[in-house]
Amino acid sequence: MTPELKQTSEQIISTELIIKKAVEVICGKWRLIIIHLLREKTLRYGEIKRGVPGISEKVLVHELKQLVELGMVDKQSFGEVPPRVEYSLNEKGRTVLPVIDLLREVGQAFI
Amino acid sequence: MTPELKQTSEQIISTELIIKKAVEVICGKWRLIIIHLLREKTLRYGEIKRGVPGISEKVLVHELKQLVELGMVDKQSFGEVPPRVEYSLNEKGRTVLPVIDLLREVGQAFI
DNA sequence: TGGGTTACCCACCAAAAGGTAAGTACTATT
DNA sequence: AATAGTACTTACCTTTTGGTGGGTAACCCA
Repeated sequence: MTPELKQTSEQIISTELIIKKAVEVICGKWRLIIIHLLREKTLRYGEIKRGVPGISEKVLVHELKQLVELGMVDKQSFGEVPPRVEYSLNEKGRTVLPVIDLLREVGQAFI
Repeated sequence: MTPELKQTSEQIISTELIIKKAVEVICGKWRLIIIHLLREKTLRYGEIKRGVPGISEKVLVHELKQLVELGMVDKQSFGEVPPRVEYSLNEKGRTVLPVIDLLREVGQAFI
């Protein structure tokens, strides 16, 4: 255990809170897949949809809305017809990329 | 991006699979809290229950069963009355500890 | 005039996850 | 005889999560 992760009993509650929050942020069937797709470049709604085969539109819209609300993804609508909406992973969203990379390593053993 | 995480389009599908599996393994409202509690020492059922306030017995039993099934936790029953059952995090279970530590860092920003 | 394009919304449904409250088995203790 | 202690099980319920299949607006092009 690294020194800064040592904890007193007083810290345990907040540790639980933080872990629970983090789990909320990264969980869901598609959440990390979407973030991983956005890691390289800004994508339009339709591009994300095609990049995440199997996801329903309802869920995709909902996930994107949540990611924007959480401050992880920036959304830009161009006032065009047909509509053009672009989503990009911002700085806050990028903080979870190491989690994805670590899960890729850890997850291997569970396949 | 570290070199070993560079990926071709052929690898994308398996990457998705691995991420999905990892999410399955670590998600749920209480899963990581339980693992985190078991990080230091073997605990009896009742100790875990008291260590995770708020969890229902049904869910705790179910979670422990799953952790054993996933090969992350070892269970030992002593043939005593009143019963004594001990749970401990094994090597496979310990592979997710770095995920917890990383989530503690990342999660801070989302509180 | 009518279909194509894009990014959604809506009503409804099914499955999974989680919670509640009660009960069980077996023994020791009062 | 009744109670306490331990590690569960069971039936029932609510909430959350995800899926299905339709609809919409606005403009362009044929």
